[in-house]
Amino acid sequence: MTIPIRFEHAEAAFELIQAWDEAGCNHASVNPNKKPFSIVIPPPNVTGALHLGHGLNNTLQDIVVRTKRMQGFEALWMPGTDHAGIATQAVVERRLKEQENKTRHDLGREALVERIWAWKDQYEARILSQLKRMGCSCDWERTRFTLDPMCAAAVRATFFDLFGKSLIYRGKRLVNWDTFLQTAVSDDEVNSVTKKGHFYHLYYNVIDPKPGEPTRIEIATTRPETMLGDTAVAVHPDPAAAFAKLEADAKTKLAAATEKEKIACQGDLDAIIKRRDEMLPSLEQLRDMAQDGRKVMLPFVDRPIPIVADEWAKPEMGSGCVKITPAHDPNDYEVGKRCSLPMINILNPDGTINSEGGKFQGLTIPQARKRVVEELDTLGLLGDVEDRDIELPHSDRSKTPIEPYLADQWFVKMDTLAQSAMDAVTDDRVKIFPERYRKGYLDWLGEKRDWPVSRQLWWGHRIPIWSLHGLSSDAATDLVTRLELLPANQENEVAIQVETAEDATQSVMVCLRSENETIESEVEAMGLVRDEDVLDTWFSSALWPHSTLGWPENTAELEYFYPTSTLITSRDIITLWVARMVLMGLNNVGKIPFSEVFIHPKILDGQGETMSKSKGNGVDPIDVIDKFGPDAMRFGLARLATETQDVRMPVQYECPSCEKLIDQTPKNRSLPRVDCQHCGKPFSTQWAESDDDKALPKGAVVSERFETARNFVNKLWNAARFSLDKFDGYTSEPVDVASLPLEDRWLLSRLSTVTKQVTQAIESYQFAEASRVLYEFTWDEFCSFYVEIAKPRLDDEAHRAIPQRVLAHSLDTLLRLLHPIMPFVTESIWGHLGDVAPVRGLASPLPAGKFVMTSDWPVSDALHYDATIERQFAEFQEVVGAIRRIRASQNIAPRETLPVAIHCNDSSLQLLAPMQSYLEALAGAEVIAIGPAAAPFATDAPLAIPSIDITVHVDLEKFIDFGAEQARLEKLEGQIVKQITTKEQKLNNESFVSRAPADVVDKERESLAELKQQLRTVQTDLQKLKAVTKK
RNA sequence: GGGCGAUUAGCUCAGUUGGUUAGAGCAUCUCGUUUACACCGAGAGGGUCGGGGGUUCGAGUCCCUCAUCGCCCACCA
Repeated sequence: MTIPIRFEHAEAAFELIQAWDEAGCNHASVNPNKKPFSIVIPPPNVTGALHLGHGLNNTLQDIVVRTKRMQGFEALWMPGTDHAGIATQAVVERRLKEQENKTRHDLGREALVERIWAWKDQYEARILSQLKRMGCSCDWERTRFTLDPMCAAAVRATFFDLFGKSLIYRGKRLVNWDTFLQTAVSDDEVNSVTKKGHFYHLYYNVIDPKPGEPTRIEIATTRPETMLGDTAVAVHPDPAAAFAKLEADAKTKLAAATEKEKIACQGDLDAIIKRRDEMLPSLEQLRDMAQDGRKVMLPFVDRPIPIVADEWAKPEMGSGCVKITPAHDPNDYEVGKRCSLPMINILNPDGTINSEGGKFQGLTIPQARKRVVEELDTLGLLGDVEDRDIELPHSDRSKTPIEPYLADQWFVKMDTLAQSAMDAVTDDRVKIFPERYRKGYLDWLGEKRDWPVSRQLWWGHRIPIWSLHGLSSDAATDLVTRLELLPANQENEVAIQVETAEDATQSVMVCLRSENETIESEVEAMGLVRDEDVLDTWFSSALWPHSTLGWPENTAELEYFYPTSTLITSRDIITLWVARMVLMGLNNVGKIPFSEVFIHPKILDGQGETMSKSKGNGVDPIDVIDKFGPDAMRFGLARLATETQDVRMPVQYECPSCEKLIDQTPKNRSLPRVDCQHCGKPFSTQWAESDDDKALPKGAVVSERFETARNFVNKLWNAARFSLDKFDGYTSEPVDVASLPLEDRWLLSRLSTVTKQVTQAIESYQFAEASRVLYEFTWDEFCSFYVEIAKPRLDDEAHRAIPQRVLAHSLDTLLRLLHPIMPFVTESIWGHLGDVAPVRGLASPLPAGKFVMTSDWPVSDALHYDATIERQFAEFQEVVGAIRRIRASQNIAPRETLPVAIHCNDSSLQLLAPMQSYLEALAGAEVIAIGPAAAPFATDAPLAIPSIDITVHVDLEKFIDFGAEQARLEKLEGQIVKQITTKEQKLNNESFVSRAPADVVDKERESLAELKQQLRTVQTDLQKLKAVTKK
């Protein structure tokens, strides 16, 4: 048999993906004979291709799913993608603008949505192919999309249900308005950006000031143009009390301050007192004016606006007086509600000033700001203008400034829903790992803020509401009656709400449960018009665990696979997604959506920044797979997935010409082309736009972090390749474990321990631990030790049967254990193993299945575990190591045999004697004597082995470098002396001896005695050596 | 401002309830290729575990505090 020296991952993966698929290995269906295990993928956004963060997320899910499948569960991994409303529409709109200089309005709703579907098709295909190439064992037949008919039905049913329960309502609310995309965006899609700006002081004239009253009021603002929408000026209702509180707080802080902080705290206190003395009289006067109902005149629009008293006006800030623009500032909005102020919207949806702005109508915000300031100045109403850094909210999607904007929005009432999701976590029906993430989840839900769910977008689930406004009471009643007579209403498909507006007219709103053109046209025939908005993308994501299983139909799948078993996701969507899935699952199905949530770390780049496409530091998993292979990528990610720490992953370009790596820096990571610093040749990057750049070979973005993993894959491959080469004449007779030689029993014992450890680690989401255990076992024990030891027996035709069977069995077990992490290489080897050893096993050999993927998960065999053998082998390895160290320090040629005498007690002798030939082979030694009676050589160098009671004597005659040996011994002597001193100090400490547990003290005593013995040996031999040297 | 986390070898990270001499991979240095694997093997050097206090017989591990970094939430007229 010829097996290539390297694992050809590309070829193997291509064939295996197909083979698994054809055999239906990924498919899960309702199976009453098996327990279900299910997991839904966090659906990636179709905005773009996956990066390494997704690589990690999906690798971990696949590890769990593959393990559970092997453990005998009917394991379903539900794949799919998310339409990602605003994000996807923004990407497509931006391209439209760049490539065709058109806006979405030029195209129209239908055409734009069509384009987005085309984009979605392209990226969905890309994403699914990425997942497949990573080896994800999703049930591809079930692939869902948050906008497909199945999910749409669930969205409609949910909305209808909530509407019927009055948990959905319409309200005017201040929303974050993206003037570029012309939609509201959620708070989560808004980022603060610091910009240079100004702090303007301006004046409003008091109308008919009484004697003694100020003629004008000073206010300060960073947004002077919003004055057009001002409907009040506010002052604190009790400035004296407010100052008193500030003073008290400052005093408390001062009292608690350290020496270092005292000066600053005293300064703060003084400033407050000074300000109080200056400001209090005028603020109290203003407060009185507010109570008196006095007004000021708003310039330009000539609107008298009241002075109001509200606690929002902090006396310590600005002029102590604040302009109130309820329609364009979140805080002012609250003041407006408290004081029943009018709310005047001064903006058009595109961010220009509307007719409320009088002569400023049509100007953009920056233009309006400039003009307003200029004209205020002309009117003498402008005071100081200070420079100041201003934090401005920006849309995460369009990167343009956000305007607070008053608009009609749909909301989901959160109080009871949120409480249900909190309860699910507090009473442990849903467990979150690591546990510290519970707090964020509970705190966020605890605020119970209503969820604004409408988006002024075209891409998404359109809100299933039809409405007619401005009706008289009679007309509304009539309309409701007609609606109630609809046949669909009898089938519980129609929900009706009537709302009375401020002007006493009525609105009739109808929610339709199912997508049904007949009913819709009937409703529309009555004059009702469908809402233009679509739902927040998280609305459909929130239903993902049950919508993908067919809810609202009570399908067999839903019954069997829901609640899902676990959710594996990233921390930044715990609130946005996880919390909402819990509350929607409880509301719709009446059951939690999953019983466990595992939050995995994030992958950061070499600078510690999160990876993202827009920064250009994202790594395409396919680049990593092409270079290192899918198994290396998966293993590499799994071994980094620890609980506490985010993964910092320095990222490099790989020059396509010379294949050398070039560090990625904030500078070069967004260039369209980069010149290789090694060979000088240019290559293109993901930013390539021009034809010239695109024509260049593309530089993959990779990370050296995967080299270790790639090497590991190769190590396993070669160990298997070698083993299988020794399988001539293999037969599958039963093996009596008890009668096996020590080394075989040792391997089986270790295997039983490793099986236990790996199983436990995976089941508790300790992927790094599982990877580490497997790596160390495979490399250090299976390859370096067992295979090495087994070589002579395997080459001996008379004795090869037993080691062949043990090897076949242990390789088989090892492949199963490694398979969830490294599916391709293990499956390939499994195939080769099946060719030479189709029937394998110890007590009762059985034919192996075709795929390791569908084989049974190994069960740790407690009978194979032998603590004594494992401990003895540790000693054996120490002895080998000791001899190797002296060989290295003496530069003894590998071929040269080193005579040794091993002085040890009887129990060690029992182990070492049968292993003597292996010891000699592994250490390149010849054992002259072994046991309690083994004597030193005439000219001798002892190798005392710390922690075990064995001394290896080496014949000095063989030494070339006496000086090196003397140095080695002196170093060893120093180490031992140091340890002895430490231990003696410890044991001389009365408290230690009397307070520490007895076994700890005993251990210390024993260890001290050994060390002293070793020291004597070393010192004796050092003297001997010196004597020889002198001669 | 509130919360969470981190700080361990040149780099990236492990270190389970406090208990022998703090580990790994990469990088560095030395030696080695008729050897399954040079994507390999053998060995070496490299750490006052961010600073300071405390609890304890004993602290990388627990507590307090300071510093630095990161993330989340809130807010900034």
